[in-house]
Amino acid sequence: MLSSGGMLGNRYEREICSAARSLEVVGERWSLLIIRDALFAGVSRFSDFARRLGMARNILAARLESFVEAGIMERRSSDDSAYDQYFLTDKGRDLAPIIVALTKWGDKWQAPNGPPIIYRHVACGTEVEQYVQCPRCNYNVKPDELGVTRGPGFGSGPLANRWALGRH
Amino acid sequence: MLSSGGMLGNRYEREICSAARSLEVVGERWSLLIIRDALFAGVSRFSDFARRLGMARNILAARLESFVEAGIMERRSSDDSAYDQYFLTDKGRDLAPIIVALTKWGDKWQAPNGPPIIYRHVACGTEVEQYVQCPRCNYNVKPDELGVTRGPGFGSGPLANRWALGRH
DNA sequence: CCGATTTAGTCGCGTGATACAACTAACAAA
DNA sequence: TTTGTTAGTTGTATCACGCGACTAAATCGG
Repeated sequence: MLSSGGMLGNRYEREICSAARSLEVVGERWSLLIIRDALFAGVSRFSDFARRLGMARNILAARLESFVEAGIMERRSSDDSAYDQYFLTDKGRDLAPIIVALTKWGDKWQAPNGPPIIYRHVACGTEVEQYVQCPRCNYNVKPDELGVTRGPGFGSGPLANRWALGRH
Repeated sequence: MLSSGGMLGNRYEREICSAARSLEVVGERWSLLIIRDALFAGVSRFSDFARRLGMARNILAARLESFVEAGIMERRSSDDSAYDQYFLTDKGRDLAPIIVALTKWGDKWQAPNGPPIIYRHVACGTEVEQYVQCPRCNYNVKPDELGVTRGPGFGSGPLANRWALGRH
């Protein structure tokens, strides 16, 4: 039973990749929608999440517990109620660009009637944009202008030669 | 059997949200890692995906088929081989910002030894950044400076009043 | 040309993840 | 005090996934 080779659940143990690390935290079903509601609809209580999302309550309980354990939410008791509430931490709020990126792609490719929800800069009300930028060229990099190299966290284990990339 | 109420599989039918639409296409286990390998490691063949990711071959076959059906990949026969290859379409390549966003979050919060993989502007080799921007203020918007309003695709069905938001 | 290996899957089975309904205990409202 | 709400937990059914075995065609080595 000392497996560690199993590919089950939410882990991607072979992957040397921060995207995989992120998906281990927020890649399961419902996870990013819970965080979306916390970030942009101000939802913080168990039954509000359950009602808005229409999801199973046991699964919601499991997700929220894993979020607290991962440090992207914290469970606090509010002043005016005996019931606890779930609030995003800084680490959790930092997931916003992921939700924006998912939304922008869905708006562009899966929304025939136009965007259902528009993300705006609260200070001025303008619709926001999202870019991958090259700070040197001051240029918005398109998908096929992106490449990869190894970084310091790459290591040198047996899995490290699966990426065919230079060191720049 | 005309259910339509079931919350199973990869659908989020109640959600009026482009992020949910995107997750219906690429939200299942392995999906975004397959696309990452296609985008940044140049993988295009069935067994190469399976080998690199260490995932079950029947699941991989199901994912690739759904990608072709969704229009984010196309299956083509190459000149020099009798085996087909899977290539991303423009729609599929446009998923790059999602992978970059996941990577940046993982780099910041889940990579104690530093980023394992660095995304660069191929033309100059500089590491790219990703921002949510307000084009009016010329300002990089932080997560808690983001708000939402309804867009033209919001509709007015019975689910449309679950968002507490103005029309700007 | 022929045997060995690789490719691109499919099939069947077991297990884990999810959905759903029912139940509970504490709290709140009337 | 009765009624309803909240925040779960538990049990069961179903679905998704992991895994090994199998296959047919293609390719490689000699």
